[in-house]
Amino acid sequence: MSFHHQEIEKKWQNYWEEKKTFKTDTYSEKEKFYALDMFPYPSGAGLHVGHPLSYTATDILSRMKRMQGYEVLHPMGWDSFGLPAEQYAIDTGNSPKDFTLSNIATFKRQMKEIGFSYDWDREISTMDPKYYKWTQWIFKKLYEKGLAYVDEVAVNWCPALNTVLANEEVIDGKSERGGHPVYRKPMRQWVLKITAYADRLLEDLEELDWPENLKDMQRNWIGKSEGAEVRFSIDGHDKHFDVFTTRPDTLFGATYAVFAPEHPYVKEIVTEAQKSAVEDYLHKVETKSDLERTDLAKDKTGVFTGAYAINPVNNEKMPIWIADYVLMSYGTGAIMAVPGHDERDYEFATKFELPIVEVVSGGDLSAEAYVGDGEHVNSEFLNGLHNEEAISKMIDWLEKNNVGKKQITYRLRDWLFSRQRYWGEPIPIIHWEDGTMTTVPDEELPLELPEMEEIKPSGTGESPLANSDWVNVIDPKTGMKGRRETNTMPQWAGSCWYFLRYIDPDNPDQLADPEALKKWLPVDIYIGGAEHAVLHLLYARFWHKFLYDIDVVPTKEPFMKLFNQGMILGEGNEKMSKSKGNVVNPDDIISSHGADTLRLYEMFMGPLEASVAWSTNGLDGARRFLDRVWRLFISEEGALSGKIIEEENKAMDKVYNETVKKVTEDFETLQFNTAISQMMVFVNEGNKQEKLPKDYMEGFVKLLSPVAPHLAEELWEKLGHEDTITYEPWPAYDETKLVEDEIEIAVQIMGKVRAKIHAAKDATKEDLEEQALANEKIKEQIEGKTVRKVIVVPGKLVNIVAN
RNA sequence: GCCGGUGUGGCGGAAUUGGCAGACGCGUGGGACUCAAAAUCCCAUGUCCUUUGCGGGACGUGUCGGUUCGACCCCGACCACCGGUACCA
Repeated sequence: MSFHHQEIEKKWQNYWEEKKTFKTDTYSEKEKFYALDMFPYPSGAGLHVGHPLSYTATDILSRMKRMQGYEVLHPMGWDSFGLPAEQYAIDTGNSPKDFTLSNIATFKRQMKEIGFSYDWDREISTMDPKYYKWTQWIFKKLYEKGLAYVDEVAVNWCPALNTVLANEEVIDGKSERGGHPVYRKPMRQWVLKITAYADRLLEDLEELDWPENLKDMQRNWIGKSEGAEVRFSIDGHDKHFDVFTTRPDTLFGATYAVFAPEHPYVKEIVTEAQKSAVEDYLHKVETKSDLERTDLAKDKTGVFTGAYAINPVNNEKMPIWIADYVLMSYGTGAIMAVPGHDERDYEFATKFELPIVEVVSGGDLSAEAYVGDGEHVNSEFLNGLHNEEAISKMIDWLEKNNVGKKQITYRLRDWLFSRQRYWGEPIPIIHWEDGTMTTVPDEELPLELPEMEEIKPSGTGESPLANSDWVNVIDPKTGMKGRRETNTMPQWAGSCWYFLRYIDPDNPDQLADPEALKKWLPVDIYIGGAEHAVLHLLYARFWHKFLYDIDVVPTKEPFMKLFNQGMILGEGNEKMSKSKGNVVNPDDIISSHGADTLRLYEMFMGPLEASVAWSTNGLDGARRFLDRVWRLFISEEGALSGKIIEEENKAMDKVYNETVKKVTEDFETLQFNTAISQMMVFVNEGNKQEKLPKDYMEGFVKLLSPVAPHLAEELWEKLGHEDTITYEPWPAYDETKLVEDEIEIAVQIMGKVRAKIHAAKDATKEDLEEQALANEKIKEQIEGKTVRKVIVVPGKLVNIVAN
């Protein structure tokens, strides 16, 4: 007989809900454990089988920690602002709010049906004004501290759609919807000064228990590089420009300079003779999208301005060129070109027949640029030095002569924070008719989104909010007219701090009680997809550091330990997608196999970080295991099995204690697949036994309960308990039961196993050697050979070197 | 191109970090139970060679080489796939 999952699961889900089993006591005396999931965007498609992968992992940890005596915070919420709802509203005329609310209801029902142990009293939603009040409050603080500013930034403007598009909505320079052309257009935008935190974001990565590859991605994104800024004067002009270089040691090899096409000096320095050539080139570059520009990059292009810079180190004249391989957005938008020792400059110089000078020996400049280390030549006071010394000597020289200095540059740019959208947090700013700008006073927060009859693009590039009366304000004191900011915040905003609000979700007076934050931060384990490795995690760290600086949060970093789960692929090893028709719906699995099976299977598929294809056979196997567990405990008649008795059975000692040890350790380190396989080993052994000690069987149910909580609760009840298993103490193991008195020792000859001998667990080296050499098989094998050496690893093996 | 990761049976994956490769699950084959089937239980299952049989042997962790008594594990070179990034001066 097998168990009725539909009945059992409903029963315990109702029990948990009624008794509020998973309610967290914010101010508990117990030690805390904060297990966080990346909250989902509630799409119309409902939960995907990928969601329960990480959610089950954190749920298992949460359930184990509760049993280990921790106060566990394990919350869930909704990243509920977002593009699809707005697009849906534009397409159908329906409200994005109602649409999102109904999606949330579906997600929540599905999560409850999987049996996640969330404290639903802490549910939050980024679109809830009670929540975004504090998102707006944080923005105001950033603004007050000078970290939010307005700038002209080029955006993707699509005239045919009358709107601004996000990068992911632009494909090959055309709009994703309709395939209309998209242009770069500068618009007034809000920007957050994340670059002010670049160094701290980089340095503090060191202390985090995150996967190394993910830290690397953040390091690369921040892209710190050390070098020097060098000042060049322009021949015949009372002007100078700075360049950034990581190789100031090669300054003697700089034979020309290059400006980005957008560099402000270009129009001023260009000579009459070169004017039309330069204008042609600028025009050519302007009409190209970013994508075409990178395509173009395979072949370098550029044009001479006619002007010359003076190399400060040797007063040589260097022609100034314009080329789009120099980016206005990095460094100073101008470079000194050292074709002998930079691949890009080499390629450019070769194409336009500019001089190439060797200043570091070791390469063959007739073939390629040499970027390696070597003795400097043709460099006066640097001659004979290697790169490192030459760099610092040159920086000294630059500083002494007042033409440059040591400089650090980052790849990281400030964060474009405004979206021309309706469905997002309004930015709490008012622009007054006298040209001033103020923030919305705290007592007027939250500044709520107006209900709108119809959401459609304004046509001016502003958000649909510009169509509403909501934008117009009059100062009640002065009568001055003003206009509200029509830009809204990006989806990232709400997710930058949601884990703080879970700690104190209903607080009307502050973001969260500082005492509570002190208890619960940092998050102990945060699991989510690798797609958020850079942006979400970097933005959240930035806000957290800012909140730390203004004394709102007590820790420098939000997430101590982070883990990226893998992806679940379709049965054909392809990404699941509607168009391929290989999407597995969790609802179907819950109904056919049960939530416990779904949880068990997803955890058993492979390591949490791996991407593995869904397998219906594997799913059946998971269910089969749970059935075997059931039959081990429950007789045909539905009563507790007669084999389970209050008596010892020495034959179970080892496997039980091993199982407790391995499951406990593996859960802790997120190796759920091997923990489950150990539980299978226990059940296989149990099936061979006539007597099953009740202690052990209860311990096993506890070990299983985080993975298959419904089944475990049911078995726990059948074992004669009235209360939930949730807070029963986690089993302990007895180290002494793990070792057997007599163990098997492998005997190798030249590293190959030839025989096995039995020996006492603490047999000495000499004993083992003697026993091994006395073995019949071994005697045969070494017959006629000389034993050169015998290596003995006590408790493991004996290796005989003989030839 | 650069950075990071991975590579083990028919499949998903184990292997205490240098010590018996293939745990556990799936699949497959055989058997038991059954009138029969499903379910369940038991046995076998890396490849090749050898033996009537018991058994025995060789090879084997992407490829080639190295270190070591001993290598999936360490070192060097290469190949393939996955992720990130894109002229970052």
